[in-house]
Amino acid sequence: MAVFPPTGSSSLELTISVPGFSSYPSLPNSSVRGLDINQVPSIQADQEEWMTAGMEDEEDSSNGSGPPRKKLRLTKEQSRLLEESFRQHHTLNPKQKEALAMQLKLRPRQVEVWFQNRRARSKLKQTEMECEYLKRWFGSLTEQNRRLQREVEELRAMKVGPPTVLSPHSCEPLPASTLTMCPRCERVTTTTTTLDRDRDRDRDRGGPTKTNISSASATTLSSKVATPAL
DNA sequence: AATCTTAGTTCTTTTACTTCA
DNA sequence: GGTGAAGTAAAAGAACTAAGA
Repeated sequence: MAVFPPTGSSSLELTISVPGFSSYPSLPNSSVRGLDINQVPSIQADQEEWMTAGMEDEEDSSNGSGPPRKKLRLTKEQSRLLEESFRQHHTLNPKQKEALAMQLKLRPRQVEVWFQNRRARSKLKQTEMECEYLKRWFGSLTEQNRRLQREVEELRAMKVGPPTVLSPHSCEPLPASTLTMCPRCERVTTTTTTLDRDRDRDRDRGGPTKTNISSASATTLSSKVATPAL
């Protein structure tokens, strides 16, 4: 039986590379290639100028007819603070946005956009992880299916009486008639009598139904994906 | 109607790589 | 062969837009 990996954590803590790591402020009229990569630019001077430039196009970016939008790169420190804030809450209320913008010397709109993009990146990362997990799960199920088919072939080859199947509930032998092979899809299915069903239902009352299980699996998938250990 | 979020897109900057003198 | 400038494709991410709640 395919088993989900143990649910170690219920929340996804994603590690995204900090975008500010490789970012320097845009230096007007200068080539990046001309810079010594080991030389950290003077934050005070360069960034001040760059920051003001970033703040200046506030009016420009709002109307479509202005000059082409200028793009800024957030500094390491700004990115760090934004990440830190994002860890605490993934959305900001207007007050928080205002305060953070003030602290970072950015426009509230920029903070807002950063959070939007950050949420999107986070979601993308999660989707990728889920995809990876489902791929592994699919592989596991395929392998399991192969094994079971081999088993069926072996049983067929034996051409002996129907196998004795033990009930998972009572460990008692089940009637042979409860195991049938679907002629169309060649899958082994269990067909229990009404009497058996009633007995099992009474015994298992309170247990999860098939539907419950699958819906629970679906809803907790994202948390299970956090530990893909297939 | 205003505000916020998401999804999708545009566009600029950065980086890595290649070519050529 | 080593080196630096120039060109380019791809990646990253800031900013924008439209639609929906």
